[in-house]
Amino acid sequence: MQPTRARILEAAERLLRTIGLARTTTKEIARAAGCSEAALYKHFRNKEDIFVHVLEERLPRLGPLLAELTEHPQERDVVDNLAEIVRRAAEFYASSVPIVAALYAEPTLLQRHNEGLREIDAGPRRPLEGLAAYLRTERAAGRIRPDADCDSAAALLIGACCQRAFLLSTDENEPPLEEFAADLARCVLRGLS
Amino acid sequence: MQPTRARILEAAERLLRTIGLARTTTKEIARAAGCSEAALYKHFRNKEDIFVHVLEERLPRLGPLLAELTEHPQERDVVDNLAEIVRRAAEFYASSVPIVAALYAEPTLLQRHNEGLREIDAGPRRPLEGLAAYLRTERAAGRIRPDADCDSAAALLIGACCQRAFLLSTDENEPPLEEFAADLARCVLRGLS
DNA sequence: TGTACATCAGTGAACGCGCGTTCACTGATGTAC
DNA sequence: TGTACATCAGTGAACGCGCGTTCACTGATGTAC
Repeated sequence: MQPTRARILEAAERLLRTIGLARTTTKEIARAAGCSEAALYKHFRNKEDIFVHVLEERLPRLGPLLAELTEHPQERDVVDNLAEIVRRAAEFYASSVPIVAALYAEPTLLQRHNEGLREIDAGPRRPLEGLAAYLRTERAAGRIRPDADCDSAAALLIGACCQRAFLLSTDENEPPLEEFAADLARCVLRGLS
Repeated sequence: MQPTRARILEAAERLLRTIGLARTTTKEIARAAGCSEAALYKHFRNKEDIFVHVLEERLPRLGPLLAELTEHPQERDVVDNLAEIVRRAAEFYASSVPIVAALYAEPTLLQRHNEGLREIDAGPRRPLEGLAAYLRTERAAGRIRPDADCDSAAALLIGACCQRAFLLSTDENEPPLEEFAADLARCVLRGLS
């Protein structure tokens, strides 16, 4: 059996994903974690503190993944690299959006979360910057056109991943991830005209 | 002075935008609308009913705007049409995202909202479909390449608008709307390679 | 080894507060004759 | 025109409930001598 603190965070995250922030009460967290409500306060200062630690410790990070992915760009085609990045970004947003979006119901918590991210250099612009940086190395290597707009391309690709997370959560039947990633990568490389 | 019902909805919307869904209590709504809490229940069945009507009556619609915008596409260059669409879509998301995102804290309300949208044919995929339809008319008119991937291009452009709304709300210093729209339109038309 | 004490994760029960909602009531306006 | 009654938006005060939090306490484990 996991230690109590870990069980509390795991339970809180699960509840945030299922019944939502508003219905995730201390009573529910304690029940799901298999402990008393009073036990929550042995490990966390208050309820908000539990949420802060769920956000800090249990949400995925995209930045490091992108950095690792773009270490040796020349080993594959640009289109394949892009598709892989899109795939990872889409997974990242699909996992984090349902929890982070709910913070808009509680703006002080949202602000605290964003400040926390900024401190560890992982703000909401991080994925954009990571992808743009990758594109610039490809541009410097002459593998994409010399006047390519790397920042706009990053905004297009990452934006589509972010929105896909919202569409998924309303259970619209989205195209499978593989197809989605390959199509976007091809489209942004070729252009429309 | 506006009738009470309208003042209630206006007050509720303002509170949702400022203090957030979680802190928008009946007491606060009544205070902001200049009436008693009991008066809320003369016009709405319960608190949730107030929110449902804010979502129905006070959120902007993008669909009709897009349809109007793309009625006479041939009057301007494709790049100008696209930039204008991006501009409108970005404004739409900037206005609706802060309110709609908060519904993730209350999944039943989110689901009800999405079902309501679907009934009036205005679901979350609507902007995507509208833009893709526009691109297909341009493709049929030979103004973009015959093998252009219209659905992917729409996902890229609309996605970037959607994500921009999130970045704006954390007060990152985003580029001005005009520049954003023009850059994206150009980038998606030219491509990177 | 035995004993006395300290530490600490965890508990059941209670606390006060703020929430959404309802109650009996008021006063203004409309209507029948 | 005056009078009696109906309607209805709106109110102040109260309601019960569920929430987050705290309380005094327990029992297991560690430690000093």
